[in-house]
Amino acid sequence: MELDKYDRQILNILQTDGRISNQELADRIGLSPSPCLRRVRALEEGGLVVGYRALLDAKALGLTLMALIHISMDQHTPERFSTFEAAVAGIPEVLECLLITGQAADYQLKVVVKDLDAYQELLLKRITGIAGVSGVHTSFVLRRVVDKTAFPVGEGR
Amino acid sequence: MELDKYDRQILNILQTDGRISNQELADRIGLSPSPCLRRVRALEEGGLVVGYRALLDAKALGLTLMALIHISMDQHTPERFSTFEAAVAGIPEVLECLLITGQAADYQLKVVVKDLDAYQELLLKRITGIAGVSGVHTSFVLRRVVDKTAFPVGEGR
DNA sequence: TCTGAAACATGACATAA
DNA sequence: TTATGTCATGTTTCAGA
Repeated sequence: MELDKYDRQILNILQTDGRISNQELADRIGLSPSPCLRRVRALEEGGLVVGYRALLDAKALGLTLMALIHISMDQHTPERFSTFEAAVAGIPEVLECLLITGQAADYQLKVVVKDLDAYQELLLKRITGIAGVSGVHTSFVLRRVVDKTAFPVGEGR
Repeated sequence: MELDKYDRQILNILQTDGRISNQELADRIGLSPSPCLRRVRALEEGGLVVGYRALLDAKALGLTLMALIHISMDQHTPERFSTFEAAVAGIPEVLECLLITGQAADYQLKVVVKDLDAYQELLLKRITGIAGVSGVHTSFVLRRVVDKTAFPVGEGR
């Protein structure tokens, strides 16, 4: 899919303000509303725009503890992996699960909980018990220096 | 800030569909539009809702490589940290920068780039050169098993 | 690009818990 | 008193010309 200057501007603006009205969006990119909306629809249907989300403040929700959990598996079989993946996908506190290389670990999870007690309970009751999990190492997040959802989209301007 | 049943429903729906109309939102939580909109505004002004974002598809944008970069600093002085943080905050490819404990590293960066060449260039030209960076270790992301922006907004807390 | 119908946002106000 | 529902008004969306 080819993106021109307008498409890139649209994507950059929507990554910043997902609730902007089509009229204002059209104004800001210097196009009239109709073609602007057509482009937005095309970007959505083309799969470039996956969806629109409200972002919440973790602290305001009482979720003050974020941790990275590095997990290694005993065997590298498809069954082990799919069991593990299905299990973590069902845990609301797990925001991210990445299959990674370059470390002792196989997976990195990112989790949020309200405090250390909740963390311990999550780890012991929901994670270490998953079949195949052999090693677990936790890093606590002291501060989120950068936390963006916006991917870099070319020149757009 | 106290959240009742309606507030939690609103947050959960907005975390899934950030562009839902107020009328449909009101329908889905079983309230009429006015009080529903008042609650949304209160949640926004109370800082619970940080903003609304369109989420894009990294692959569709040609950003096929995601990596975690673990970084250790030579000295743990405030100057080192603020220099580093200001530098990474200005790099569009850096989606996340976490100050962490529990590892050899001090920071974990999450970056997206189009390929290995772009990765190498990012690392050598923009990251290893920052004052104070003494150790760098890269983990490549093979697959994103779970990737959510939604925090758990549960019943009891 | 323009236009008009339908859907929507939003505030005033009356009302019920 | 606090939160809700109803209604009226202006705005936005969006398809067809």
